[in-house]
Amino acid sequence: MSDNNTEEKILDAAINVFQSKGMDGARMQEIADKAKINKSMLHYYYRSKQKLFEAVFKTAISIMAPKLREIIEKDEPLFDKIRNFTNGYISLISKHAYIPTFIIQELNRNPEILQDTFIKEFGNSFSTMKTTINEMVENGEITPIKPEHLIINVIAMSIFPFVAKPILKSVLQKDEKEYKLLLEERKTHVADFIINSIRLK
Amino acid sequence: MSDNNTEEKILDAAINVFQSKGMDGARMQEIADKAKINKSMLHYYYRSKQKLFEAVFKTAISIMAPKLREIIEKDEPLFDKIRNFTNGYISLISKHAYIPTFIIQELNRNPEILQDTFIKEFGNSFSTMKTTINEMVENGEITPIKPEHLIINVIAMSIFPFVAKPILKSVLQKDEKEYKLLLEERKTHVADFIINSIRLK
DNA sequence: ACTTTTGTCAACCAAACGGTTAAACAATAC
DNA sequence: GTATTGTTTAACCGTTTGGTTGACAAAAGT
Repeated sequence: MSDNNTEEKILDAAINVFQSKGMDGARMQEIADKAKINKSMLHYYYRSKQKLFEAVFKTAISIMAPKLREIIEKDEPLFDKIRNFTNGYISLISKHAYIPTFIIQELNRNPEILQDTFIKEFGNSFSTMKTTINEMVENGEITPIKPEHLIINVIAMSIFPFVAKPILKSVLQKDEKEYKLLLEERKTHVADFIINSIRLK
Repeated sequence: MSDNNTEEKILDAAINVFQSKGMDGARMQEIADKAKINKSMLHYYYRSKQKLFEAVFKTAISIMAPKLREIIEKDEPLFDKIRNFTNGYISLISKHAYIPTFIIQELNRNPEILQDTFIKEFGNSFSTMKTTINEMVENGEITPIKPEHLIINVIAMSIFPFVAKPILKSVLQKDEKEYKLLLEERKTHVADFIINSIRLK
């Protein structure tokens, strides 16, 4: 995975184990084995399981958050923004399939973790977007909708198929290949579906 | 919680602990404490942690699945079906807030668990719905859409707000009360949003 | 009446866990 | 060439974990 830098090898292995098994299911020994180093090294570089977990969690956030903010803050028409979000985010998550479930799982286990981080990360990004949407509604450019619901809908339709993959695969009776194709289609479908709902015809 | 029937008290406590902490995070001692019985009783009635977990998992499925099938299989117009689903399912989940995250978490941990169960539970329910939607598209009653995407969209917008509650609360800057209100609104909003997208105007 | 079955509990157990230690080893500085 | 510093390892430690045991009592069966 990486070179012979021990600290990096540890973090790589920890990302692997923590993101697939969660804080409670992860074992320090397994991380050490995957990194091919002595278990003591984990504590030498990261002091405790909790600290190592926090490092992993932060990398997960740092992968997901910038793109989210970039898309939200970029000054472009709402419909373009929606298209960029669904396309960009579904692409990003496809490369990091474990992250959404990992973040959701750990945030449900301990909701306080990132309360502050998230608010200061997205606080006013959301406010400006909220007023934009409200203005468009008032100007009669889109159908009346609460900004909150529109945002939830966009995020839900983009991310949920990754989080609920095992269930949806069963319900829809798709194999791995077919399901991947479905996700690929959603990069454009989700935006089309949303815009079709809110635009005036 | 329940009467003095030990086996029931155990299951109640196990549901409580497993659904909030997951298989890995749950402790047999905590379940025993919550049930106010000796830890040995857990093994006397359920043999092992794994078996007890499976009992809990099955109750979770048995709460969620019947309503899902009922709505899918009921013979009524598609738009009514969508309205019944979003309204009925969001109401149901509101009463069992931990279940969706629990099922998703555990199914990601071990995707094989319910592969068969789900297919035989929803297999042909989905097939008939699929043909219904395709027919409506062909008859020009709704906008062209793949049944798979429509179904994913309905489920995603209904369930995701429960699964991602901590994140969405932060991003949208809502307190508990405001978020509950948002969920309440979604009982009708989600159906309106979907129907607005697929109906011809 | 007494024997068997079922239910309950405190005490116990081996294994696995996160974490520590002390000494060996390697790299750089003096 | 030796002291110093940072890095790595095997062995170890205390605690927690899921699970077991054996004693005992309350029913149930005969």
